Amino acid sequence: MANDLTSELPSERARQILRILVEHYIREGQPVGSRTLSRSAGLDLSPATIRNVMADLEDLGFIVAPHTSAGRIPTAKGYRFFVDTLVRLQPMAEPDVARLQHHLEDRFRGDAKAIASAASSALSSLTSLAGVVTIPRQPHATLRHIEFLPLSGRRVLAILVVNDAEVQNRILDMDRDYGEDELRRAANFLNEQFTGLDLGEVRSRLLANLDGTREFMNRLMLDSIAIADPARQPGPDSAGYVLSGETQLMNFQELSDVEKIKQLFEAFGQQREILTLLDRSVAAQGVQIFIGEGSGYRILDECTIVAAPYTVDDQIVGVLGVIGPTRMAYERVIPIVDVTARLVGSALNANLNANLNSGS
Amino acid sequence: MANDLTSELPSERARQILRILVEHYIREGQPVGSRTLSRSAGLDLSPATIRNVMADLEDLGFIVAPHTSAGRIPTAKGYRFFVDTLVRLQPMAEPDVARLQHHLEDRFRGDAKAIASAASSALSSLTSLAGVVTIPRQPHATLRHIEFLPLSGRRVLAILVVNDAEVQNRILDMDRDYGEDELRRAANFLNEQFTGLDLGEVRSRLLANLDGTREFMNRLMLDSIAIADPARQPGPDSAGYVLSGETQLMNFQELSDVEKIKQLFEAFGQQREILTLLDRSVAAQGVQIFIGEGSGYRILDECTIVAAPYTVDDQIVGVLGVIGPTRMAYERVIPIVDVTARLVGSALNANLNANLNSGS
DNA sequence: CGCTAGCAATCGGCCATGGAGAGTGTCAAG
DNA sequence: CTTGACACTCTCCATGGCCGATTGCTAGCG
Repeated sequence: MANDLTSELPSERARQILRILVEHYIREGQPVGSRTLSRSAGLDLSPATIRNVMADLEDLGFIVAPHTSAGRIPTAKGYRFFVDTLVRLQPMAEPDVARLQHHLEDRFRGDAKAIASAASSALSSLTSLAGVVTIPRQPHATLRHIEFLPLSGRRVLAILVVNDAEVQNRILDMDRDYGEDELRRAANFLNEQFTGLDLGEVRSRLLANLDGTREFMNRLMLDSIAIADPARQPGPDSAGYVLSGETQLMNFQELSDVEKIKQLFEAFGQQREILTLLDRSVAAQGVQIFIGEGSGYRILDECTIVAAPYTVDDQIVGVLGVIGPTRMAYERVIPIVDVTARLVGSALNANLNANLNSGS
Repeated sequence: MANDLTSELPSERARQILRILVEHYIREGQPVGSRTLSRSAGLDLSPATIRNVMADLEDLGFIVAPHTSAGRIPTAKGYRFFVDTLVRLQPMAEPDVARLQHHLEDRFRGDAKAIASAASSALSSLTSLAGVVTIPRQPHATLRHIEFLPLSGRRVLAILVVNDAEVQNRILDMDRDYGEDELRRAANFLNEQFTGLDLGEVRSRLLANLDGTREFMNRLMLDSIAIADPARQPGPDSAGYVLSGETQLMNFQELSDVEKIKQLFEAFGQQREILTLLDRSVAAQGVQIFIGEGSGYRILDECTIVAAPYTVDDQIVGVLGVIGPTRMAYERVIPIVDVTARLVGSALNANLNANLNSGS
């Protein structure tokens, strides 16, 4: 009894023809006919034979003919099968890897957002597609320093330094006036008691000590700690991800319709749909590929997202990848996304360790 | 002797015809013929007469015919004349003004960038064009608080609070190691001596005291003060302006070519050209209008920028406006930009005063 | 002298036509 | 199972005719 794969794709020959067809279509962008395939290297079959095989492939839903007298093009299912079992990946050239690594490590000077934009633009320029990188969330944010400054009208400016060099600040609306002394005492208390601890730890200790500490300061302290909570999104301006090279997408014929481009860009602006899509790739290790209609969003019907999570300390802290037309050079793109995810992870890791050393 | 204007446009009638033609073209987007104009309200002339006048207007370079059997459309010069002397501005409705004002004031909570994005998206939604607002530079940045934290490898994290609630931070590479005590002393020195002073003032005093203070700290202090220097651009991520509603531009027929859209968006990404263009409007008070070819950048040949500077304390701190196709509803857009500039200025002013009160 | 009606001329947009080219499916022969 | 041959289908493109819109010009009118 043959397994499911062979029952779906009867012959090795059919697989080979499908692979060559997809590769050809990705390169040329034109429907591929039987004659073209028969001339292709590796096959020694007449066009008529190939036509028979193509008819089978069409019955199985891997390819379609746009109209009677055109060649065939892959369907979403065809692409899916191609990237899952047929594609022959082309590893990145070693010098390119090294250059990318240096580029990322140079950019990273304490600010997690900086490395995200560096990675995003690197992805874009390497693939000629749009690059997207989510801002890494801090797996364990440790309190480094805290400071309160009074403002007018019961407002307090809280400045929080976490993980050595990440500065966050927010204005807190308080329920009563706080004097400068009070604020200084609160900051001193937090700095003396909690420097070097995880923020979650700080919060739970604050909650536990609710009676022990001066209760009236608790709201202030808890609010200020919450600023750097990885769960809540950072401010509305610094959004969930960094996008680069969107304009590259306008180079593709399949997206040359202004209306499509517009919807795509509006989706980029909304961010929501892209983020939920990227979230799906957090679940799985390694490179994930979302092809067109599978995404669930109409705007992305003709697009593919190649994404991979990146990790610090074996913990996933973000996702990066590229967005492009379904017809993209998968054999080049997949390794690029893969390598970039590893390099971003190790760059973040290196920095984390540097900080730990300095902290001691 | 008649003045230049009448010598250029002999008759009142010709002016009226030009105005109606431009208004009609802006409304409909189609070349306007003599027959259409003769039916238009306010004119009681036969098409033949109008044809004569139109021939004169064409000789003067205000209008052109795309081809023999089409009507006429305004040239850049025609638009120029229209907005300078013919347009009948349509003031914003009072309720809209009030709504805009509240919107802006609500958004402003110490962060100058927040009001810029609020104004930008408001401009975009009011005009259905792309809105652009430069980040206000601080006319007089006063030092509120400063803090140094040591990092690994001779690096120091400097945190600077200016103007009450504006937090800036940067990592400084130093030429030797600094101990935690040294850094604390430096921060204390700056906070005690210079809080409340203008940053420029701080710098000059530091330079003057170069012998008096511990010289070896000077580099650190000067560098940290320079962080908030309005002259240098803020970090590469937070760019010079906030752009909103770019996708609105894709709705216009004259920009329906993907290649044009792409170049336009790339120009937005580069920022440089847009910024130099906006800078020109800093010179003059009030609303400035850059029409197409006058801009000097080919990408903007078919675009118009309507811009106005906004002020705090009678000093220009930024520019805002909209970008759209040359064929835009000037009579509505110009008042909107004008009012928004005033409201942004007064919102910033209100906040400034609130801070001054709290500072005392 | 300015305005107007009429007229011929011009040009883009639209549509039907028709041929070339590319590719398919099928069928019978090897 | 493969292959060559053949009829068929469909897109693409160039052609050409027609319609409608608009113009410039000229002669006539007030």
